[in-house]
Amino acid sequence: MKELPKTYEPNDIELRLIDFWNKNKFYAPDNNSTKPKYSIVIPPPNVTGNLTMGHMLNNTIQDIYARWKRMSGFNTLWLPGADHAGIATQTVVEGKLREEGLSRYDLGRGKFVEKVWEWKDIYHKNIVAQLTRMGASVDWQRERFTMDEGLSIAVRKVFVDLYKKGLIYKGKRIINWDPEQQTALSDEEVIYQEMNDKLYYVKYPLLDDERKFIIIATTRPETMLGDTAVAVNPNDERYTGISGKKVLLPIVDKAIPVIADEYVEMGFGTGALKITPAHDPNDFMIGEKYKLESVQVIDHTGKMNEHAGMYSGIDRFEARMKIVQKLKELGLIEKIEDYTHNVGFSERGGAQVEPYLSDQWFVSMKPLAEAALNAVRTGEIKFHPQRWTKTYENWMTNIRDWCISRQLWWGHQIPVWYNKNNDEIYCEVTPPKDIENWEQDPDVLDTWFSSWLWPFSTMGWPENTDDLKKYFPTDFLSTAPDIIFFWVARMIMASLEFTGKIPFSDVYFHNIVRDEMGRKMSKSLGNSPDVIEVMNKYGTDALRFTLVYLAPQGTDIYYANEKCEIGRNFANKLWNAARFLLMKKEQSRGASIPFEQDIFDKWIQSRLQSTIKAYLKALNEFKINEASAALYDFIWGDFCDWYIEILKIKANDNPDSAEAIFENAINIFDDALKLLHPVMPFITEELWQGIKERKENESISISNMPEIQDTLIDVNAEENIILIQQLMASARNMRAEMGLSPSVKCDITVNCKTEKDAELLVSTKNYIKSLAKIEAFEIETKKETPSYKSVTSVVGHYQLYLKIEGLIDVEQEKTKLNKEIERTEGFIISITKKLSNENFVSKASSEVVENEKKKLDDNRQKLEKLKEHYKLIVS
RNA sequence: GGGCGGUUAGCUCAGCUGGUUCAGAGCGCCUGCCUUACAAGCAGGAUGUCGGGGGUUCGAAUCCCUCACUGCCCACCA
Repeated sequence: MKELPKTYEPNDIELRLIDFWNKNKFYAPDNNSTKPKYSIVIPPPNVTGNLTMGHMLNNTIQDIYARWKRMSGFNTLWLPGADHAGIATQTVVEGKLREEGLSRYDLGRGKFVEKVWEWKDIYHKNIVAQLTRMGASVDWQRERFTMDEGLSIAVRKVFVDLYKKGLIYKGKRIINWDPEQQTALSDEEVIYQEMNDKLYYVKYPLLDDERKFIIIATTRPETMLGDTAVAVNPNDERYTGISGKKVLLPIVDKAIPVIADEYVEMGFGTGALKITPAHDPNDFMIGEKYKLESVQVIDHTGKMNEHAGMYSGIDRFEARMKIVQKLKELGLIEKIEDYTHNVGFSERGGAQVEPYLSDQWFVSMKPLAEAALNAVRTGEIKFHPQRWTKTYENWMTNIRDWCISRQLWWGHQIPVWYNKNNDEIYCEVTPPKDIENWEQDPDVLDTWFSSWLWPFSTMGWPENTDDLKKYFPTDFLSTAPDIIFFWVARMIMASLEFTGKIPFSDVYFHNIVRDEMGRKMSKSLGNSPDVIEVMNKYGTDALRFTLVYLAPQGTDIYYANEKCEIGRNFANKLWNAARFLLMKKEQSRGASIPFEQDIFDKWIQSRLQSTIKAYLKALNEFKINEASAALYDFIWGDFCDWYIEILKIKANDNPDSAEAIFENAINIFDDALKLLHPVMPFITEELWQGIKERKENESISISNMPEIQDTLIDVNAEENIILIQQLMASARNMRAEMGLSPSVKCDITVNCKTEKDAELLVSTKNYIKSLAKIEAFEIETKKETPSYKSVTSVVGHYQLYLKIEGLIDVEQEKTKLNKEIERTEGFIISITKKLSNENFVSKASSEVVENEKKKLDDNRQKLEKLKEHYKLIVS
């Protein structure tokens, strides 16, 4: 048995236990086990990342489920890992190089990638340390990284497969281009932000009459150098007869056609639209339709290119200013208006995204989407909270092709080789044999193209491994809602396509953690507290408990460090309760004559069972805050506040049974610790080791979760104890109102309605006397008021009288009684009304009606007693 | 423009498969306590027309409609 120090020091405990758990490999599942399996998909964090509060919450949730299931008889796999985070990692490493005055081109592709691997190792250690520190019960032996050999084979296999099915294609499209990172991005990697900009009205002279103009409104005058048409709506009377004519593109001095297409919104700007197929997705569409030429004027670095004439080599935003200046000089600016619109930025790099015409690889998503949509619609995969299914459906039914090629070096290079001598294309998992005749596509794949295989690639797919057979499909995914499209939807599509199975059955979308100003906590904003610091200050258990306690399903959490006091205080409470029980047991060693179970013992057992029930229900419904609240209320509200206080008295009254009494309490506490262990793994392990003798390699984390024992549920005891608690609260309240010092004992008489009511009090008399500091405690069934001067209150079938020495403040007492009388009268009136309402009596269930009648009866009696007492005081 | 949430005590939020265990918890506040673990504690207390309006119902914080404010996601008409 371990000694429990007087004060609770979480840090020492945590470091020691991490070591203990690791050494014993408690969290490696057993492949030979016949127990049912439970497997969890971890959202692999970016290797570059520090854990944010969001990760902390997510990993805590996963750990709760892992530990809970493990203790409930499941062979549990929680497989950790990280993803290579293509853009993010490459950006970081390039930044480091820049500090040394180097660029990736100075190193060359091979050396650069080597360098990234070095950095990856450093970051990776950090992630492992953080996950370990927060107590994640993952199986480190199975750790995976998206660029591991096995996972890379899976990526190539999937690419080749889709390519051969015709679902991967290469094409010239307008994509989102990041001019800083110089790579294509998928639609999901672009974030739109509202910007205050200008809307420029530019005059385009008609070719056959240069005194006449078409005025065009644009936010991006620099792209006009690439205009190849002007479009108007055919129904627009302002432009009747103008379609088919030509206008002279200013500055470039090129004749371009005016076309008519219904796509043009008549209400916007001037109703005339410039068409720049190379720099706008919609213009591109129109360009295709009318077979217009595409003129690219901005290059891959965001600078104007050779087609921009005198502006060539100038940055796009600078060129805008210069072109506007030039147009002004030419008298071709009609006006400039302020204009607010949404502009896209790179999710990772932050650069303003350029719609850019380029050759990229795409996945046709429509064919993959249908099965994935059905899996969720039929409930085979369940989302929690459920409303996310709607978001999912919306996206899936409007899904667009996925641009998967990235012009980066860090990532899975596309498994496509081009023959140097002819047009032949080779696409296989392994490189061509005569490699010297081939050149591999230089692009790498979007990181999500490896992440979407995560649930099965980490288990060894495409090999049909034992792990895959045993643990796939998985059971549970907990993730942030903001990656539902990036990741969740794509995993479902990939899994169904390549394994024919769903990847997981339950998806929990956890809360977004925000700071107190309501901003999402993120690395880029730097507003997430350092989780390690918080753990050091409050304890990991405190942080874990606080997060889930504050996290009702489907809401956001407004987090501030001080809130961790909830968890810390709770941990402290636990610690002291354990210490106290142990101390008392030690003190009373040998006094182990069996004791009689009284109503309080039955009550606490029953409360424990109700708590287990509520806890399991909550976890099964993914209401983690309710699960943790159930434990908090039981341990603090029932066990510590009431049961331990009762035990003190009981042990005093039964000195020969004292050890047995505390032994019994420790057994209950033992169960409570097990229930709490998934949420607060460290302190529960430490106390569990401390309260009883354990074997060397015994751990609460692999012990058995208590099961519900229906025979121990005692509704009657629970109801009666509530009454006694109310009665005591009422007695204490009267004491306080009368200004009695807590050290002074008082006399109380209780009038009971029935003999049965009286029996309850008689059986618990000692406890009540002691806890409410009562000297003379009379329990009567007579209807008379006591002979002494008193104040009174009514609880259920009990009327309490507190004896008053000396004078009472008659006026104050009258006011109080009057208030209570009025309230009771009002209540009686409302029930009477209800009961005399024929509709109520006939339509409400008989149970409800009976209940109301009983209430009416009770309150009439109460009123009578109150009035009686009032008379007494006044006289 | 389309979709999804939120609005309950000073603050952060539970409750929302309709009926005094429905008006709650924690923090904060007030009063009194170092009472045989815990002052990170104990006992007691105050505080709310459950966003506004309308409806369904015998009965609504809970269901429906509507308005207001607020947050998020998707689309991106230059």
